[in-house]
Amino acid sequence: MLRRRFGFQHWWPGESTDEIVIGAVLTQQTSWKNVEKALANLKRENALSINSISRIGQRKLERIIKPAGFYRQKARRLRNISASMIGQYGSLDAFLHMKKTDIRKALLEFDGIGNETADAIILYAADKRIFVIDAYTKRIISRVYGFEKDIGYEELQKTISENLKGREWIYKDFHAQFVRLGKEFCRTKPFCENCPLDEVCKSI
DNA sequence: ACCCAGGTGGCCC
DNA sequence: GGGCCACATGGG
Repeated sequence: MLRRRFGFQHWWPGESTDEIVIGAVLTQQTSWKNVEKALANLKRENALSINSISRIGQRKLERIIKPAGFYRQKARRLRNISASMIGQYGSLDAFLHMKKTDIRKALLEFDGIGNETADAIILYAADKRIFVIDAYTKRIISRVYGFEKDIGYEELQKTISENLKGREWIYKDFHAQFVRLGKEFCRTKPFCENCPLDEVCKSI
């Protein structure tokens, strides 16, 4: 199993790479509380692995992950992703041991995995350095950069990554901080009163 | 009775 | 390349 050396490894509460990948898809536009219920159901059904999901039936999987919302879509996507990982790459482990750029390319070809989910999987499951940009990060960064209009995902990622040079170790911590702070202070608006994020943002 | 959550893909222009 | 929309449950 891949190891993570630095803090916040418990921030993504997966105990296995399978759980992290499955959780990454389930949590799309969904609160983690609901995802936890779905993950608990999977565990109880002995289906919390890419291998099991590649063999489970659509209806059964729908029933199991229902609390996570978008359950028909997510069941279909998880089954396809799992079947492809096993069928084309042999195993999840083999898949995650490829080069970072190859993993990202392969992930983006799956239906149901976009930039953010791909990068979360690369950072937390494959344990390779990449900066994950989610809604919270975008919101906070937009403060620092004076609310730059419509900056694309990969452009924003590149900008941040360049500014992180020499401090790669903070990738996981930084993302976690963004999510925590974003939840607390910047829920809906790019700007808010008395926001204590300025200091944090300056440290980019 | 709203609004939101650790997105993605399809369709339209 | 941007602006909507569907997808669905559970919590505030």
